[in-house]
Amino acid sequence: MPGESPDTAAPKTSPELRADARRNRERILAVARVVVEEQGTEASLRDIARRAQVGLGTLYRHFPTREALLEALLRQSFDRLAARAQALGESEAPYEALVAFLEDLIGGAAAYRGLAASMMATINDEESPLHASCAAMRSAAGHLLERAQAAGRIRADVDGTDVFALANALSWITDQAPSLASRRDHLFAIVMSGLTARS
Amino acid sequence: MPGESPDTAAPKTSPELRADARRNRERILAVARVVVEEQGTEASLRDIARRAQVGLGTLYRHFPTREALLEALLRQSFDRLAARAQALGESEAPYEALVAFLEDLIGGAAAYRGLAASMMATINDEESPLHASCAAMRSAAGHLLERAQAAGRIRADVDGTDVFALANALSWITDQAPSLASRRDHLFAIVMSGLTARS
DNA sequence: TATGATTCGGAGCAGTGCTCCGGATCATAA
DNA sequence: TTATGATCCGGAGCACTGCTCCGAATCATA
Repeated sequence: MPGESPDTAAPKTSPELRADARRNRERILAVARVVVEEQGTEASLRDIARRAQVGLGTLYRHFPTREALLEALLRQSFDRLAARAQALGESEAPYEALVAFLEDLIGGAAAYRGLAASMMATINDEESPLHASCAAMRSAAGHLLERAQAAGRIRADVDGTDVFALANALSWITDQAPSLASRRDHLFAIVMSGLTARS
Repeated sequence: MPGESPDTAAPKTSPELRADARRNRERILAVARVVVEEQGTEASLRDIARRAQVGLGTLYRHFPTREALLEALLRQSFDRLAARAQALGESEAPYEALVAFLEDLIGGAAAYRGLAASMMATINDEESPLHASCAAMRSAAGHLLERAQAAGRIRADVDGTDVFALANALSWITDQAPSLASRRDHLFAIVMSGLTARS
C-alpha cells in the first residue's frame, strides 16, 4: 500500500476538524467570549472549560496558550480595525482620520479588562499569536500617523509605537480605575493635544 | 489594683513587639524589598517567607494582606514624595515645580514592576493600607497642581486625579514594554505639553 | 526556674496553569 | 451494517498560588 495514494495521505495543512472537534471549538469560543467579558483576559481557563462542558485537555488542545485563545477572540476586531485604518487612509482630513481611528482603538480595548496589557505585551513578544494580527493593525495605523505628520498636524518626533503605547495607557487607566471611565475622552483629548504639532 | 496605674495598663496602641517578632518583621521586610524588586508587586509571598527563613503564617501575621506589606515597603517613599511636594510648594516656579515632582513620582513608580497598578488601585479602594499614605502624597501634590493652574501654566480643566492617572499610565508603559523605557522622558514631555494651558 | 502569654511554623484547603494518556468517539472501508 | 483505526476527549495529577488555623516552640516575667 505504500504507493497507493501518496497525495491524499500527505499532511494536510488545514486538517478539516472532525465534527465533534469543530463543535467543541466553537462552544469554547462562545463561552470564552462571555467569561473574558466577565473576568477579563486573566479569566480562569478551567472555568471556561467547565462552562463550555468540555474537558480541560480539550481546551488546551484547541488553544495551546491563553494568547491563542485571545487571538481567536480578537482576530475579527483586529481585522476590522485594520480595515478601518485602511478606509480612513482615503479620507481627506489626516488629523481627524487619526483621531477617529484612535478613538476606535481605545474603545475596542475597553471590551475586555486587561486587553490593553495584552496588546502592549505583543510589542516585544514576537512569538505571541497575537503579535501578527496586532502588528498588521499597527502598520495600517502607521499610515494614518505618517499622513497626519506630513500634514503638519502631529509632531514629527513620535512614531507609531509611541502613539500605540499612549492609546493603550489610556485604556489601562479605565481598566484600573473604572471610576475614571467618564474622564477617558477628556484624557484622550489632552494626550492628543500633546501630540499636536506647534507652529 | 484597679486604681494602681490605669494608664500604663491601658491597651497599648503600639504593642511593643517581642524581640523575636521584631527580628522576623525586619527580616521579612528586607527580603521582601529584594524579591519585589525581582518579581514585581505580584511576587510570591511564599517565596518571600522562604527566603526570609520564616513560616508563611509569620509573614501573614505581620502583614495580613499584600497591600499591607507593600505599604510598609513604600511608606518611606510616599513620605519622601509628600515632603518633596511640600518643599517644591515654596518654590517660585509653579510649573517647573510640578514637572519636577511628577518626574520624581514617575521615577519612583519605576522601582517595582506593577507599582503603578497598585497605586491606581488605591484611588477607589479606601480600605487599602496604601490608601492613606498615597492619598496624603496626592493631596500634597494637589497644591503644586493648583499653583501651576493659578499661574496659567496648566489647563484648568484637569484635577489631581487626572494628572495622577496620567503619570501612573506613563509608568505602566515602561512596566509592560521595557523596550520603551528610553522613550519615557519623551512621552512624559508629550503629556506635559498636553496639560499645558494655551493662550 | 517555672509559668503563661506570644509568636512561630507549616500542614491543609481551595484555587490556578499546564501535561499526559487511557478510553470514548467518529469517519471510513469492508 | 459492522469492524477498524485514526482522532479527539476528559480529567487525574503535578507544581504552584493565596490564605487559615492550631499545636508546638519561644520569650518575658514572676
